[in-house]
Amino acid sequence: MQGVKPQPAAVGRPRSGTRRLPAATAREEILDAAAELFAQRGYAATSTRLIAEAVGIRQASLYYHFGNKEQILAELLEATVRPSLDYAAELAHQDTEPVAALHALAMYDVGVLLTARWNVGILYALPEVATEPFARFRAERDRLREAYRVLTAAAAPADAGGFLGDLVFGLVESVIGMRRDLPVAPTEELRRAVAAAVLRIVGANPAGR
Amino acid sequence: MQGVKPQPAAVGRPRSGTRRLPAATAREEILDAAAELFAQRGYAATSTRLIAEAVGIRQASLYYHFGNKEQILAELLEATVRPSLDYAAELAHQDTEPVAALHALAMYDVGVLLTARWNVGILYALPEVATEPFARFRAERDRLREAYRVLTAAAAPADAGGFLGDLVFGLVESVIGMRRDLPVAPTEELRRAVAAAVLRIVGANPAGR
DNA sequence: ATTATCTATAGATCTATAGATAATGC
DNA sequence: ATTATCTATAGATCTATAGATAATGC
Repeated sequence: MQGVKPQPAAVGRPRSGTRRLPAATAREEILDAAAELFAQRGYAATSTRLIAEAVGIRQASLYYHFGNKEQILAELLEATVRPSLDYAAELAHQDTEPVAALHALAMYDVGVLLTARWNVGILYALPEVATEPFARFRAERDRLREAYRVLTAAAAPADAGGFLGDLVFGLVESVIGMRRDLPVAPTEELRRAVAAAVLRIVGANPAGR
Repeated sequence: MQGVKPQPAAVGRPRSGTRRLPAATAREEILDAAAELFAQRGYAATSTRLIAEAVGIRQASLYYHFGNKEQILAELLEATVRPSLDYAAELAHQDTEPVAALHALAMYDVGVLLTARWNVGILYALPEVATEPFARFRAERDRLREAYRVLTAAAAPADAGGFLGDLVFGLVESVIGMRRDLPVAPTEELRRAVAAAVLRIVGANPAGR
């Protein structure tokens, strides 16, 4: 009886399969299974039956927790971008010095992207995300991009075409592809490498280096 | 009769619709329609019926030109990565000085990605590309990545974790996302901005600057 | 005869809804 | 009574194959 998470009382008809994540709610289990499958196989290529099988329930039972398949992806997307967006807001509120803030945001963002249980950043690039049900996510990601732009503009001595902020944003998110394509990326070194590259791109002399 | 491309004689049963690209072969028309739709809506979400409609033929007629849907995507992917791969081979063969070669390759690669008729670079990130029918494309893209690594290693005075080549590759390919998310990217300025950022990332002093 | 299309369709999905059922809670 | 599942299924796809047909080529 020690160390074991208290099982929530099993209200409702029992499942056909065994639980995917015994300590989690059904909702969390569905999101976890969907994250794995969407990131691996894509949204359109992942059927609701496949998600349900991974959870250990029947396909129709998904609809007790989510109105449709799109809602599952929308929730995953929003949950993934929000921590970095919140962190950017915090930095702005603290009035941190631009170069330091840019470095900190890159470190944080890369850390989130690399250590998430599944490589959910891949979902950002799914073509389906351009459609209406994901407008809210796109707006939040746009706000994060804007935070990178503002910090970059404040930190960079010069910016030829005005692309520097977007290039920094692109460099940070490129770790998503590295995590997918490269066998094992050691998180800590990669975080540092990206943050250092960001500072070199903006051409700012990092204070203590 | 002047300036008009000679229409190929219309062998075979006539089409139900009008031609998409009157000057092209049926194969090219199919590839063009598929590129547009795959990049916009994804591979799994694009039905063969939709491609056929865009071409102006019936769904089953696609199978006269391609064995299956996967072959269409495979051909698009390979045709997109090959020019940059060839250019990298040319640079290596010419024994161009590393910093200049890296700059030239980035300029070329970004140009290809930004000026292709459709934003086919998006297809690289489709989850379906991880499956077997696209192994050849993945191998070719890996060779391009390797070219960036080799040039970066030769050009960079220092490379902490050994990630610099991959970061450069990621930065170059990040223009794919910019082309999708940002309204109108002026190609020439963006090419220059990326190539300049690449040189700053590797920390090499560009000769004439 | 050859070519490039067409029509028709088999067989396999896939999403979402309707309504039944097997638990716990009170 | 409430909750969380289950079974069953409607209706809409979707891919790929079989065989017919309408052109040109010889």
